[in-house]
Formats: sequence, structure tokens, C-alpha cells
Amino acid sequence: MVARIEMCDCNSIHQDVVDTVKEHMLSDSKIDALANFYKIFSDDTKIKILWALDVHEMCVCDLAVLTNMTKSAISHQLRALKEANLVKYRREGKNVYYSLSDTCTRHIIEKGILHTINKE
Amino acid sequence: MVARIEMCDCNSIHQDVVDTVKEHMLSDSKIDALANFYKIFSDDTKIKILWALDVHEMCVCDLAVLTNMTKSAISHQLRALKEANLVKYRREGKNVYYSLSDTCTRHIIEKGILHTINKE
DNA sequence: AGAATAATTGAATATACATTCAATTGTATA
DNA sequence: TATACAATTGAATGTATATTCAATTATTCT
Repeated sequence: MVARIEMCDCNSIHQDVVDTVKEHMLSDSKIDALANFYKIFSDDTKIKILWALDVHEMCVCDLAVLTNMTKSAISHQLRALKEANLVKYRREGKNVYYSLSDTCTRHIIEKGILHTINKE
Repeated sequence: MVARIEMCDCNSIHQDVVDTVKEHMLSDSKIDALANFYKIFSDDTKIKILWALDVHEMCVCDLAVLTNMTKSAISHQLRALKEANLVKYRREGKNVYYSLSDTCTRHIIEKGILHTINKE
């Protein structure tokens, strides 16, 4: 008999329920995509940056002053937001100006914010 | 002169932009509420649990079997979801059955899922 | 070319949190 | 009352990631 790690030692599993739910379950990759998507918004600094850029495009320096953080910290966060395609940027001389990549981002932010604020 | 931590060493701040954005900025407490809200959904296990409960109420054991995780891990996650008022539960004998707390949760999950999936 | 400065980068550190493990609690039933 | 078992809990561990720090890159201007 093959050794098996026991994850559940209970007897009263509702196998029918488990089976039904399993059929309706999302694939692991989709679950993962979802979690990663929400992960971006689960950080104060990232929300501040996105909310700020929703008002006006800003350079790294502006964002650093606004949030009272170092340029380095902001830059690291902007990289993550770039990778998630939530912000775009344009270089003008020594400055790099960041803005929201599209109105979809704006939508997401506002939806989430509305929900949370209304519950307060 | 009072010592001050220098967060930004740049000269080209767009003070007008910073001021304007500052006026439209969310309070720290609201930013925090938002981040904490999204934090819940930024974890695979929590999404799986919520998605599963959207299909049918389940006991801890069922969820453990479904997700192939220990009851303990599931129980810890359920505690977090309870604290966030996203799930409710009822005891029936030795089992505790969990379900989504209200249709609002369902809405959030579906909204988020739709967004992510459509982009794939 | 060289100085000044905005921005980026990589490594190190600190912190938050998911999971594991062992022990305990709550409930039913023999 | 004793046993079985679903569920919870707290501490320990591992992992992910935000921030810091120092160095580097990109660009402008003299």
C-alpha cells in the first residue's frame, strides 16, 4: 500500500457536497491570478500611489513628498505596479512621470473604495 | 534649527501638483481600511474557501478535504474570515457549518473574479 | 567631459502572515 | 462517565514582501 499523507481524519465528510462544490470550483491558476490581483491592493503605499495618480500624474519625487517616503521605496512600489500593468510612465528630462495605465484601474480603485467607505 | 529627516532630496518638486493631490487624498485610516479589505482576498486559501461557500455551506472537514489542507489551517483562515464578517457559521452537533455572511460577499467575489478572468 | 540630480536597482533587514504541530475544547454517544 | 471525534487555539516555523541603504544609471547643463 502506498504511503499517503493524511490531511483529514474525520468521518463525517459530506462527500456529495464536496463533489458538487468541486465541480463548480475555479482552477488553481485562476485562483492564483485572483489572489495576485488583490495582493496589489492590499498595501497602503500602493493604494496611496494609485489614488494619487488617479488625481494627477506625478513624478517619483512628488510621490515621495506626498507620502513622506523615500524615492527608493516609491520606486520599488512603482515597479510592482508597472509589472501589474496598473501604471504607465513617460520620461521628460530627468523626471519620470507616472499615471494610471487606463480607466479600468480607476474603476477598480473607486469600486473598492466605495465598498469599504460605505461600510464605515 | 530643528533636525529633520530628509525624505526627498530633489529640487524639482511640483508643489502645486502635490498640494492638489493632497486635497483629494484619502485619510490614512480609510487607506488602511481599504488595504485590509483587499488583504483578505490576496490569499489563495481564503479565495478557495469563499468561492466554495458561495456554492454550498460546508463544515471545516469538508473544506479541508476539498482544498487538501489540514483542518487546523482551514480553521485559522475561517477565523480571519469571521473577523472580517465575510462568513457566518452554525453548529450542528459536532460539526460547524460555514456559509457566506451575506450577498455582499458574493458580489465582491464575483466582481473581482469577473475582472481577472476576463483579462486572461 | 564633468558636475548635479532624478530615478532605479540589488542586497540586507524587518515585519506580516500562512501553515504546522501539539494540546485543548465542545459535543454526541456508548 | 468515558470515549470518540470535529473544531479551535497558541506557539513555532517558514515564507513573502515592504522598506532601507548604498551604489549605479540616465539625463541635463555648464
